Amino acid sequence: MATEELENRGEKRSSRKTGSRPRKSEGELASPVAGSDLSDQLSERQRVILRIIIQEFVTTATPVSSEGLVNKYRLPYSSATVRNEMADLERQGYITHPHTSAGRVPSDLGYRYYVQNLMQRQGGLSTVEQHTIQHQFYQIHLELNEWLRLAASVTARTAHNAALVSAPRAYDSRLKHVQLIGVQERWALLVIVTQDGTIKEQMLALDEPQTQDDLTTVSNRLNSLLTNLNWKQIETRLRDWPEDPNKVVAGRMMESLKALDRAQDAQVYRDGLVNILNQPEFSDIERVRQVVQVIENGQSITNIFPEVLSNDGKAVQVIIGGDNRFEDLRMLSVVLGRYGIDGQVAGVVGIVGPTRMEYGRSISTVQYISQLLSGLITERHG
Amino acid sequence: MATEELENRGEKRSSRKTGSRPRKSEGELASPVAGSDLSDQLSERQRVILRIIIQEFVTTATPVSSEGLVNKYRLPYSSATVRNEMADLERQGYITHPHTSAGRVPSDLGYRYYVQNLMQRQGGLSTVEQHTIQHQFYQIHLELNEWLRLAASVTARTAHNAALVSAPRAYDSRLKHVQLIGVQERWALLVIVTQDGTIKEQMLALDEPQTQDDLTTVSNRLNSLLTNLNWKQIETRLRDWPEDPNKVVAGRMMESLKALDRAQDAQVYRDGLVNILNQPEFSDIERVRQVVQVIENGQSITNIFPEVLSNDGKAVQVIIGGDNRFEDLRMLSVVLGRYGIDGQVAGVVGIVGPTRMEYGRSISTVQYISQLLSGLITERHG
DNA sequence: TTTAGCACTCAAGATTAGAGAGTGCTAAGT
DNA sequence: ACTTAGCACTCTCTAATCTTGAGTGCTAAA
Repeated sequence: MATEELENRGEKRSSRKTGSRPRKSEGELASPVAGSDLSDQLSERQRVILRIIIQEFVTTATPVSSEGLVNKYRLPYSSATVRNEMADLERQGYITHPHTSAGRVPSDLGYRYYVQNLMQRQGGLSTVEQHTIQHQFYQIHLELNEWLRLAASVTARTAHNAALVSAPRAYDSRLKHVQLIGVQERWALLVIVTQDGTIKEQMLALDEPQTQDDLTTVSNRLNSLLTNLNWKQIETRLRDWPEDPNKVVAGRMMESLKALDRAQDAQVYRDGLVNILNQPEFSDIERVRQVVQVIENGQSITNIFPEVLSNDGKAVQVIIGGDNRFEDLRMLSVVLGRYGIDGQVAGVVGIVGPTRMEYGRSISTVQYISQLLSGLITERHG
Repeated sequence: MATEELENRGEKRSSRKTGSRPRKSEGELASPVAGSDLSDQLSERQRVILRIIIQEFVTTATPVSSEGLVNKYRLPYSSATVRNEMADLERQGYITHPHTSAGRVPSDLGYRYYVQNLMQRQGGLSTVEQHTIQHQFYQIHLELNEWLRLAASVTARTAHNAALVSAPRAYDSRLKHVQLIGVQERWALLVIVTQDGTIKEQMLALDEPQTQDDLTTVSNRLNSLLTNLNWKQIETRLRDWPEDPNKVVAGRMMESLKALDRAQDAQVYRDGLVNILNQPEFSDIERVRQVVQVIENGQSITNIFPEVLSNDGKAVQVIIGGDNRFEDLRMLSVVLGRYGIDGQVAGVVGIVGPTRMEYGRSISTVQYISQLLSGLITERHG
């Protein structure tokens, strides 16, 4: 239950008594008298305090103090009261203490609670921003990879963090067109276009020299035989491919189709790494190295993609501090959203940043961009 | 004259009297008595000392001391002598002093001299390494972008630095094949394959619904009319394109062809950013930020590409500390090499790292990888 | 021309002191 | 029972001071 999945944010707010009770986690030490934690539920005031602690910390990046809060937010109770509440919140694991005389800092659990229950619709994109973004997309002439590159760049800029965008992938890809193009006497380029507009190229070694006309003939035959079939169907058809000399082509084609699935995985557009290096938590080189590692090779994050894609109905998924599942994401949070056309194609838009992140804005950004991409793709192939 | 261009390294060693005389540059302060620099030429001993200072500094990353050198390299003269020579080298701008009681550090000028004159063939790749690398390429099934991705990754790993590889670009690109593929009633995908194997996709809005057969007919006509022509020729032909309804297609096609040139620019594969973050000079966050900036958006470096591509005969180009031309490359060095087929296609392989870099190894790596890529590409289309 | 010797410089690390921020707790007030 | 004023206590952060040692530059002798 570590992963937040939001459908309609800020509404459900889990009724007082039934809400799943957050447990202490992390290495935080609760009060010495462990048995003394009676309150397992947050009072309204505690929720208010937790919320502003988080908002404050997210913007200032400095531990927040009781008195600071009272002054800045003109709270109707004293700093001592706030201190008491803070102590309680800490006992329950929502916030921590860097050291005795420091203010409070949200824990991962705190952020999770915030994202699930506390975050009102804030950090949303203004209509001006939305228009600006939209405009950029419509300036590009309907080029899938340009869109994706732009999406990564815009997402990063808008959310002030690093962004990842995966190319859309068909659930059940069907062949749209095959073309063999001779590039040299004994080499041909096999170009495969799938229903979702993905293009895959593959070089083929030919057993014997063939003219472009020969190749075109083969292409045509392949097309009439295989168009609109999915991989499975193509595989069966190709098995029974009559002419022996072309068996090679058929085999290679199958290879390509499979490779296409794999390659698609790897196709991820990244941008905005610099943004997260500007965050004060990355004044430590060791962390920078880790982050760059994580984002550059990107394994740990792309591993989550299938999960996001199969997450029916859940628009956005937030993974905070790696959710105890991903070691290398420990100090990072990831906001992932799906875009595409239901039942046809789907890709992922993601934001990566420190756990101290503007979750509201990140989520809004992911939502907006994925919605935008979905629109563009729908327009392109209904 | 800031840029080294090497053809046959380690040989020319510029005869004593005629070699172009390096001038003091940078903000380095020479001896207080500015007029007192008599020797404008390095003695053999000074060259030896300069060389080992650089080699030593490159491996240890710590300022090298006179006595340290004498001990470690069993030099046949005392540390005092070395100190004198060092003072002279510093007067001429080849090395510097972080502060009074520190050892010497090579200046950019020093590195340049080293690369031009001092560096013997060292840091070359062992045959084992070469085989390992080659093997990896031949495991990939002739997929251009996979090759390039791999090239970036291997280059980075081999040179222990960040790597860039640009996609090969034809000098005079000729059309190999065009195909219109209907993806929706009023939308078609235009796929363009050029002689060098590059593929470009572009969506087209159709004025009226057309069947795949219609589209194929147009494709065929385009092919028979335009195949093997270059952009210029295509442009003229298209201008006179007879059928009016297809004028749109023709126009869009031209747009695509032009876009292809631009897009090609942007297509750069990067890898190994982490490697350079591991270098001790990047313990300072500010620098890290700059480097990530430079490599992520990559403008400053890709701007140099055309220069490399047009560099006839010069195999490898080394830019040290930005060569006073590129502000954001000040603490970085870049080693760039060209690959491709003479007069047909060409791309760039590059290495980026701190100025304190194993130039020998970087150069060897760039040479080997570009030679390898050239081979692969030649094989693919003669 | 080389080198031993030595004074001089400066970064880096250790130590100390002081200030300030913020907490936790207690006891009084409501 | 909750709230709050008050205060002791803790711990970081900064500045100041000192010490150490590495490494140079220069001088004078070989």
